[in-house]
Amino acid sequence: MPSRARIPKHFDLALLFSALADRTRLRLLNLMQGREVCVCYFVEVLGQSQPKVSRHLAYLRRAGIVAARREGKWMHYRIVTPPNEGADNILRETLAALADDRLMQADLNRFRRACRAPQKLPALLAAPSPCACTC
Amino acid sequence: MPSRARIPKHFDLALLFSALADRTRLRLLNLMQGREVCVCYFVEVLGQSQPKVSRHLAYLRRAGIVAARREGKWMHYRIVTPPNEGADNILRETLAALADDRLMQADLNRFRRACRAPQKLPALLAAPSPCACTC
DNA sequence: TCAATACATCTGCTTACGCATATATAATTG
DNA sequence: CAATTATATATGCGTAAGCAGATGTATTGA
Repeated sequence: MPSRARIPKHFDLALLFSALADRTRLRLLNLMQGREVCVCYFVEVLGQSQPKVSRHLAYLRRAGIVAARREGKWMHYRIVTPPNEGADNILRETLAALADDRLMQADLNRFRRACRAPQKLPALLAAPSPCACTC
Repeated sequence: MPSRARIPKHFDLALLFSALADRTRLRLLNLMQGREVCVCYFVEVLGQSQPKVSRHLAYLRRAGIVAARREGKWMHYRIVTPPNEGADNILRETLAALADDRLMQADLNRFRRACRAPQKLPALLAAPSPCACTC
């Protein structure tokens, strides 16, 4: 990973908004609110294909909104704070708005259910402690 | 296909972000902060073609972010408040972030200069009181 | 080896742009 | 006053670029 020097004063807001301008990516971000989430859980909760989820996560990562951490076979994603204050505020308001959305709340319910009973979902059987989640 | 009985407060955040995910549109929005602006001023200040500016304004209008008012031959655009509280907060933070951007500040300087001396810009000679601006 | 994830590639769709033209209003002219 | 012209803005159209979806394959680690 190239030690990306921190973006100085200029932050491409249009790029940030491009990253946010997709319902799937908003759902991913919503699930990451306050916790780190494993890709396999995204796939399970959203019911989307793994490549699709992976590409959207890569998109968010390129936009500097999320970061990834490897743990063996699994990749865990989490939200990171943008270096730019304005972008940080926008992201914070966005996450707050998502929390008010019914569909997003439904996603969270499915996520919590999966966390509580991973043994019911074959794809999650081997995953490490479901996630570093607080569910 | 959830036939959800009522989602009155639902607002398509992805659509809002799509509208914001373009540098030209962000520049247009920035110029409209606190005032109504005539299309001819956008063209002059941004140095972009009139059809291009017009299209981006139409995009913002379809997204419910701006509204237009006709005054004779001229069209004035202004920012409107989204009906959704979350969207409103996001838009507010976005405008605040734009105000901190150097390029955006340069645009505003050019705009104020044009407002003070429209006689120097042929395209603005006949325009109605430059704009309902406070420059 | 297997399994989770990343990546390459193809197709279809959406969008932005430039160019030309259409529309709407105002001003001018006969 | 009707008709023409001029001006400001909007829109159709063709092209190019980029993203989404699907599928197959490569890489990585237990």
